Amino acid sequence: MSWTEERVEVLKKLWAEGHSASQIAKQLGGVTRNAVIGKVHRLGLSGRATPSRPVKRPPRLARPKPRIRPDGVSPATETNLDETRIRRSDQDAIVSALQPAPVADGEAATILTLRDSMCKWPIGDPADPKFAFCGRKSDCGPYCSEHAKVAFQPQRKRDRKRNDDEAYARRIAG
DNA sequence: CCCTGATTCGC
DNA sequence: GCGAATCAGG
Repeated sequence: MSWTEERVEVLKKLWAEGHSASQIAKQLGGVTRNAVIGKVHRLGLSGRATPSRPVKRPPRLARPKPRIRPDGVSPATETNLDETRIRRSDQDAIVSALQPAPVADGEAATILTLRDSMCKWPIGDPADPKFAFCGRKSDCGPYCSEHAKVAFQPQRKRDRKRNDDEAYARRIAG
């Protein structure tokens, strides 16, 4: 999306009305709040009033520049792809753990709406357009309390009594 | 954690 | 000119 004359007008208007950069970005669509802020500065209309922020920062020095490489591989992602890959046997375990799980109740998050504080339990086939995440409030970890139970099944002796399992589930559930 | 604007600089 | 990454702060 480019800064057409209309879009700039909308930007000016909303900015003058006191909307935040992210609000303006959302309304315009196709731009991030960074883009909006950048444009605001280029238009020379930064700092409307003083939102109670004296902010005198010593001039920022040259950015250390850990930018992503031209090949598109982020430095952090570059190594240890092996650790991310799921082995076949683990897949089977995950799939079986998944069986009782996909709670279809209420809200599921998409990759776009999933927040850090939301349960990241996958629901459905990742290849499916309808693939989603559980999305309920996560409970200390990446999952909601319900999914945490099945996600973090410990290794245990097969011939233990069910009582032990229930005690364990109660303990990790808080 | 969520958010805000400000700045730098590779593109 | 553009905007992601980063910073500094609420």
